Amino acid sequence: MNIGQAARASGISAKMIRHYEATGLIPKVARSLSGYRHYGERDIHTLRFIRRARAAGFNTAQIKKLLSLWQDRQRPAREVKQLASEHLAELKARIIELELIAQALTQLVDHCHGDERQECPILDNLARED
Amino acid sequence: MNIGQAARASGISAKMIRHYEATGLIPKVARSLSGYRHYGERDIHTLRFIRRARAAGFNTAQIKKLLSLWQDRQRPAREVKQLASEHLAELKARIIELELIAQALTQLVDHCHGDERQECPILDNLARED
DNA sequence: GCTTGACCTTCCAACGATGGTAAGGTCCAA
DNA sequence: TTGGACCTTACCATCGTTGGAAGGTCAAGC
Repeated sequence: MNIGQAARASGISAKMIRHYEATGLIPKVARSLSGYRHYGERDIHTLRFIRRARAAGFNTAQIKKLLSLWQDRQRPAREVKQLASEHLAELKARIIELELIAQALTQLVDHCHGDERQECPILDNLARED
Repeated sequence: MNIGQAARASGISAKMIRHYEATGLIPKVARSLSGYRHYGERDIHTLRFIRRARAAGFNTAQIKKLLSLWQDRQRPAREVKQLASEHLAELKARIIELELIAQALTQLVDHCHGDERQECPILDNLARED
């Protein structure tokens, strides 16, 4: 499998596959005589793992840990759970932060009549003098 | 007022004030003979406006529009409301996206016993074969 | 054999917002 | 005059991803 096929099979762009290799998230794969990268089923499996972890919001460093935990048969579930829990806590904190912003903004938007007049609570609030 | 004082008064770092000037978000301010930037009350007011807009999650392009709407006495509230509504819609979409991720992750974390055993639904899910 | 087009390679740059650091000039008070 | 706080510009880094440029490879069709 060339990198294009691996990209289609894994859902990760060829660009990113090269990037993951360059940054050490995945090992360097075998090459053909002309330098083309070759991928096997195991590589695709790993790439899919990465795609799902990214979709779950894990960053590269976390994915690196997840990968090594995945490949370590001896790992205790505890470690994985802790990593995921930390990520989940960050996610929840982020959600709350965004919700607070959205709440305040909703308030302002609701109070803005939004017609041709010039008075606007949204701008007034951003420009307030306190 | 020098840039340091302006930074303290506005809550925006000197670094970012220079950056905003370089990228055209704020106009170039007057300089002393030796090249020091000088800020007046109006400038501080503008910087505070920007800080609040950033805190509300608006990006630079949106803030640029907000600033020009703020400075245009003739602007209809409609335009401001539309801009804010679009941003709010993006915020809400983002929140939902994160909530879906958090929900799925919570599910997995809850089902992982997290002890010394090796079986782990979290890794199993990321590595699933479908 | 040659052309064409799809594919691959590496390298370099950009996004957006912010932080850091380095090398140097300025201001003010002791 | 010296020291320290402040300012200047310029460059590099982050994070994940995308884009482009310049060039090599492969396979099919003529």
